[in-house]
Amino acid sequence: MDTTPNSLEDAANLVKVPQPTIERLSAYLQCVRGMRADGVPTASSTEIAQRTGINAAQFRKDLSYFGEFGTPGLGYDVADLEAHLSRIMGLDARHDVLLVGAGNLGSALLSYPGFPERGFHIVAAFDSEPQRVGQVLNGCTIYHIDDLAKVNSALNAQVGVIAVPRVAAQETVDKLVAAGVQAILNFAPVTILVRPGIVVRNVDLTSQLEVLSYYLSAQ
Amino acid sequence: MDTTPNSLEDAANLVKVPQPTIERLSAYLQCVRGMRADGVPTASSTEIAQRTGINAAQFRKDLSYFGEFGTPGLGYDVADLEAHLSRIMGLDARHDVLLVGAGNLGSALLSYPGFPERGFHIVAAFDSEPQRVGQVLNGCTIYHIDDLAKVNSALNAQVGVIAVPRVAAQETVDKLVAAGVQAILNFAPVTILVRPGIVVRNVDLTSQLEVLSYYLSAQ
DNA sequence: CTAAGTTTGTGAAAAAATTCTCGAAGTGGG
DNA sequence: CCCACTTCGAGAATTTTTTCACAAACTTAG
Repeated sequence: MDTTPNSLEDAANLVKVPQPTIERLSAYLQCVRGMRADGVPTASSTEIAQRTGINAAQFRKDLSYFGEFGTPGLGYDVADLEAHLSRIMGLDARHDVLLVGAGNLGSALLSYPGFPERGFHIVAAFDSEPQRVGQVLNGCTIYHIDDLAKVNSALNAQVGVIAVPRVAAQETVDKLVAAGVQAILNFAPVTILVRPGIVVRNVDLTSQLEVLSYYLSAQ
Repeated sequence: MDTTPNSLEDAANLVKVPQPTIERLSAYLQCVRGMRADGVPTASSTEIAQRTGINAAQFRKDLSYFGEFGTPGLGYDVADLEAHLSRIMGLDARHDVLLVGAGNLGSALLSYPGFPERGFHIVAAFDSEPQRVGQVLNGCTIYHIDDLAKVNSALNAQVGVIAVPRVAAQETVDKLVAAGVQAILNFAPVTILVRPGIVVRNVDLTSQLEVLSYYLSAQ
């Protein structure tokens, strides 16, 4: 059934995977997790399309970059598909995360249950405010930002989350990269610069509202 | 100089504006605000491209959907461009926002300075937990979720933000729409369904980390 | 005023992404 | 075992988006 000729990594490297595909994989995974929780044993691409709002052909094409996971006439085994998607996304291993900025947003992220639920563990937090340093929030110690590299030499986290004010964002990026972080999720509303090889995703909360505003005013 | 034949709205409706363009407009606006704050009087498309990391031709093409805002040989007047972009995005008017869910994330959004800074004002918050109802957070009263429609009949907010647990997301959507909300920013990690005409943007924080994870494991 | 140097705005070309279509493969009932 | 039915996987066609390339427009210096 699974006629994948080689490993998933080979398949992914052979042909280029569109960026939009990667973002949708996460949506498929969310959908499939829900189906498994509901006790659904198998699903066709059409059913997954209905649940996610994504075209069924798109779903099959997206999967085809990584191998063959379905059975003609039957569909996809939900548990099997979940395992494959997790593996493709690199979610079969635990991810340790550093958080920089323990203000309102940072604190909220520290107690956000969705992160540990899906395998992302904030193992240390950092701030520049002396009165926050030393506090323990949700089981996580807040260190001074200057100790970032030292603390991470023991932890070896690969992912950093930036929840600092705009003006501090770029220097925070540089410190995270110096501490060995390979991937950064940036909530500060600025374009940040990194050397090639470092992966960055920007989430500007206000920008999301601005896009809504556009569609409101354009009816 | 501004040889726009008709109004901005006409231009935007005549030719279809790509969705990615709308998201970039917000980035241009952010960039131009920064330049004006720095006292930069004019900017060429090349300078804006460098600051945003977006191709210069892309910038000019994006603007061309809405009119002509530059001067050949000189570039763009920064203040002028900021005003035009604000108008295009519908940001020349204040936006009132309803927040549903006053937990960790909701509370953080209530005190997030970036929203009011850019014209988005959370005018009421809602929660289902009795002990939270009646509290005032950051000058904003928390009402019971069942009073949503009643409260908004006075406020008439058009934008809703969902910061409730996954299972409560869809019913929250329905209540917001019933209360007259036209646009929704959803932080709950589920696909929500709305009738045509309602604009939705989903921000799944964990999904962002999952995408980073993919690129980490793919080197 | 002229000429050299910029930079815009846009049609055309190229690239990327999505959707269509259908042969092949599997299921399940009789 | 066979046949009607379902669904996948993937090449081809289509649509969307990005990038190129250049004429037209404006600036500035002399």
